[in-house]
Amino acid sequence: MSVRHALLALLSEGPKYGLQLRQEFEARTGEVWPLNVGQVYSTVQRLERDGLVVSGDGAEPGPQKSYQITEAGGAELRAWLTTPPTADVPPRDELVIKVLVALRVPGVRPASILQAHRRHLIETMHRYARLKEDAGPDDVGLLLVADAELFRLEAIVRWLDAADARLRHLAPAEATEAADATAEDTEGAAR
Amino acid sequence: MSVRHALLALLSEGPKYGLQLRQEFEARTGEVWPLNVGQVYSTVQRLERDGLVVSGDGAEPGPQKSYQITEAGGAELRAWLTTPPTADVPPRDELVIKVLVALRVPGVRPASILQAHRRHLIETMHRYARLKEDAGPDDVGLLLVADAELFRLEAIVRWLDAADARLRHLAPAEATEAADATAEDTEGAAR
DNA sequence: CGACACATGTAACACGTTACATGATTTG
DNA sequence: CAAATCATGTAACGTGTTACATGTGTCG
Repeated sequence: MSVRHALLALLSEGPKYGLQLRQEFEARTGEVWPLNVGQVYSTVQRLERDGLVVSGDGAEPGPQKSYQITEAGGAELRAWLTTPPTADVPPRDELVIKVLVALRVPGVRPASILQAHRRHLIETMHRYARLKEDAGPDDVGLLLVADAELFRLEAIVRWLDAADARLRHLAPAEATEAADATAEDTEGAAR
Repeated sequence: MSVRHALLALLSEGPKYGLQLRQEFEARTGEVWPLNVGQVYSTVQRLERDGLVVSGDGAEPGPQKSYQITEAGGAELRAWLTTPPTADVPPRDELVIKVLVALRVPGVRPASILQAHRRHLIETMHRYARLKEDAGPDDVGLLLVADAELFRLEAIVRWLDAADARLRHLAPAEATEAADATAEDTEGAAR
């Protein structure tokens, strides 16, 4: 539901039209999270259906169709902003699922999975570190998004190492070499 | 695509039927990630359509309809297990979007958002810490899932603190009190 | 038999993606 | 005018959720 409410937030600053919503969303997030236009249109349609938004009904000149937030929309927005998500069921993590099911898939060594993913994660972290260096200190959107991604990836690497230890403890015969260059690569992620 | 491939992995150990797939998936993940049955049936239907699975065509006695992995399915599974996801576009993070759009929503202080979510995250982390304590040392699924969730939540807390610092640096007038009890609460997440 | 659990399936919806179709406006 | 760009929209599909319908087996 993030896009739905994000559009609501953008509309709370004033009336906007479809493509404009996309542009501003991508600008806010440092062009890291693209938003496809089709989703913008279907989402504002649902917002209008739910009474959180009203549309200037195409009577204006020009092809643009501007949308405006309603009082109910403002209330919904404020509730979303201040209420933490109900963490009753955490999102399924694809990598965790991979490792868990791999434990009993014939002919697959979990250690090789850990290692391959670890390498890839470190590479991606370097990409975002570079992205931060190339960004101006005023580009808050990009900096915050890159921070979030770096922290997230770092957490996954830490989990990989913890999982490697756990699995090694279970089956000492299948020792791995995934948890080696931990210190200098995962320290100082977002400085 | 995690469920699709997870079911493929379960079938690689031998033929299974619908409800059995759900049971085993939930058992593997320590009952933390429920899987609704309807999704199991539609997913295996797509798997069969794509030739990754074949079904004993209901000719067996009893109501159960067993599915079996094909060679193509095995190849697809091995590829999924060893190939890291294409991280071309990272997943949109709802909390990051919240903070970014809140910066320009009239009448909303970003600091209050950070604080509310931080409290909630710490609580949730304590829940998973307790879950780990109550688990036997042999319940690898539950331990690994709880580890992953703890690392993930810890990363979000760290991001909140980094974002708080960034925002304070931007607008020193709107100082916050979100980044206080950092040390003793976020250290030692998964030990 | 009737009640209950087991098992399979479908319908409707939300959200997301890709691709295509169609106007309107600008500009060479 | 013609082409490119802006702008809106729809179709088809995948994934996920909730809810409902239906059949089958067992057991009191």
